[in-house]
Amino acid sequence: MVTIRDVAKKSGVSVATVSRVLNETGYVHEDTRKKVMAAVEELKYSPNEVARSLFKKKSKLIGLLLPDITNPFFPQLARGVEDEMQREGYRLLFGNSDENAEKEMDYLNTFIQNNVVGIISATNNKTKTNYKDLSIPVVFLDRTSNDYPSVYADGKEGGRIAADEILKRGSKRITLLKGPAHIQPAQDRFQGALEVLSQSSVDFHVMTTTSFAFEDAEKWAKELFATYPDTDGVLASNDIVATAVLHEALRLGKSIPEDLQIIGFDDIPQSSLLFPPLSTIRQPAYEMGKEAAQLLVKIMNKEKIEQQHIQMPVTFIDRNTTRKVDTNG
Amino acid sequence: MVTIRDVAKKSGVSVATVSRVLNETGYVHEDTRKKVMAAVEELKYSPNEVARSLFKKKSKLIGLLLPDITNPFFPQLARGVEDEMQREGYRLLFGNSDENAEKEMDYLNTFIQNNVVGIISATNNKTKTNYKDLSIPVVFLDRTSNDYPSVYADGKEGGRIAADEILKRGSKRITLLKGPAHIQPAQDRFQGALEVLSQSSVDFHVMTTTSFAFEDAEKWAKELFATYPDTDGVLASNDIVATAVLHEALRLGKSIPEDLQIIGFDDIPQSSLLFPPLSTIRQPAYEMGKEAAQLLVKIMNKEKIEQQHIQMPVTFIDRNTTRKVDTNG
DNA sequence: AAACTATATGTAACCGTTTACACATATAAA
DNA sequence: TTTATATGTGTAAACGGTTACATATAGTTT
Repeated sequence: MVTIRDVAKKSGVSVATVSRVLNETGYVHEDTRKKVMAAVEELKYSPNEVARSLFKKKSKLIGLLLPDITNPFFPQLARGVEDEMQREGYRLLFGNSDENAEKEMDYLNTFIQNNVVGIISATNNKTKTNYKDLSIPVVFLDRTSNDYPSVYADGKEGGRIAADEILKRGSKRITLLKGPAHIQPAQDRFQGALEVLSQSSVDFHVMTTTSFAFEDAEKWAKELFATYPDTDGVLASNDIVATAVLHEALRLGKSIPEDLQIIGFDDIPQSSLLFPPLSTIRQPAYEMGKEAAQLLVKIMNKEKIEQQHIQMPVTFIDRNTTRKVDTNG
Repeated sequence: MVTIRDVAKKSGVSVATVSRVLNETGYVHEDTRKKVMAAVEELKYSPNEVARSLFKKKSKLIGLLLPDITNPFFPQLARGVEDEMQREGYRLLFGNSDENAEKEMDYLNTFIQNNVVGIISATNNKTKTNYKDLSIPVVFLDRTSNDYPSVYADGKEGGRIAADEILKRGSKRITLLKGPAHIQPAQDRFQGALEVLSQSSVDFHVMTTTSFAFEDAEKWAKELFATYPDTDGVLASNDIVATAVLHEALRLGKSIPEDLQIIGFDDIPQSSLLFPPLSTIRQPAYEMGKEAAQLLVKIMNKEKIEQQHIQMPVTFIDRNTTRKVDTNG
């Protein structure tokens, strides 16, 4: 390994001077700068980030904690974060928490132990873990918080829109799927939809689901049609659940969207590829990741923050699990 | 920040002793061990990995480089790697290369600068980047290599199986999609399929595609049916391309699998959710990630390696874009 | 009793950086 | 000419751990 001392020796100056040219701090004569740079080139020296991090008590690392990268909503988020952080010269320490408090704490600890300078967390686990005594900035992603900066989509509005749209398109016996209780965004969506539905004159049922895994979703889909066979509209808590409902409905021979309308939530990439393509409420996942990264960078740079909480807009994506509505009507 | 010195002071011993109890090295009296542990508890001390890493010249970090986490094949791989590494006490430094040599080198550099102890790389970029003068173990994932340990699926066999199955099911005018030239696994699949097809008595065309992005795939799908309108069987280079072909075929009013059979490659999670569900050649992505992690850990521990190159089996997933074949026939 | 060995602990050097401080020279202001 | 200021560079002390080495005591062998 080639160290700063090797560079110093080769260029005939002290390590302090080498450090100064590398970091562009303090005075250094143009001639020495050139000598040093030449030595750097020749030896292919690049500074040891670990040593740097130890002294400065800060690294170029940021911690990214997701529930599960395997859930199709998260790769987009992650990519948004990564692209932005990469642009800013930061690298990602990455972990999946599975919404498990112990795993979460574990990762948080190792983030700290590795001197990360900031954390982006998209977890929602029930026993709310302690982010309090973290001495570094945290921004929550896909999750609201009063105490911390956060970036999230307007779930409540999304719920309202979904309910509005399905109502506008004529569903009369709606089943509203309520996602896992500890996932705040799922509850927001539910509340928004509930608000609209309860002010309308249509019948509706609420059914609670407790995970977003596709296998579980399939079971609930079966249960849904067993319990409420005359449902003609489903507001799903996310696209995965919507997909399961869609499949089960097709299996039962229902015509979609004629017999049954379905609206999902998230607009994960595969939703447009389903048959029929899924109507859904879109969250701008990539942009959310990017936004979170930008917010964190600003906080780390101690810039003035106008908005601690960034709420991203949500849009209805009108595909084929909902009927067309007469725009003149 | 609480340091080892604070613990030493509180427990009335030297830092060396504290270090010894923490690392369970050297002799330490049971009574002092207890005193130290009590102080550790009380101060909530946990060692600074950066300092440790600096002295030992090795961290508990490993670098994971993927082409693009947003491509649905990779989250599974990543999760397999993560689960296994987490189990072994390693953390992941993560980056997307976009198959771009510069980005790749960039990440590789920062991996090294951060003292990672091993690297798992799933990149395939054309200007083969230099992994030679890396002083730490590398394992390639989803990529073959003579010089480095690697874990990959048997692409050639996969290609053969796909061709066999589509032939067995009666396609007579087959279009074989050849994936990007620099992606070795895609070439292997192509070669395998080509081998079988060229020994058969059916007509076939080869069409070259140059990326795996869905938007591009849609264009090729259109081009495919424009150029070879009577194609009755498509062997796609992966499930994304297969999905695009499927969509275009449906749009053109073809019945699937009656008019056209399609076989994909990878078995990404959404393939089973398409309509009709996609027949494909499955790569065990999660297991591949796991396997790669295990291999890397073994190498890092300098254990005897029986197999430098782990070829994972590939299986035909018989869903609904292929016809049923009479098992008695 | 002398010589070993095992157990237990502390001192200080080291890992590769950054930076406070000291020192030297050149230039400008008095 | 003296004094102040800007420029340029080096020495050495950190940062928070680990570990080689020294030292001390207790128990075992001869």
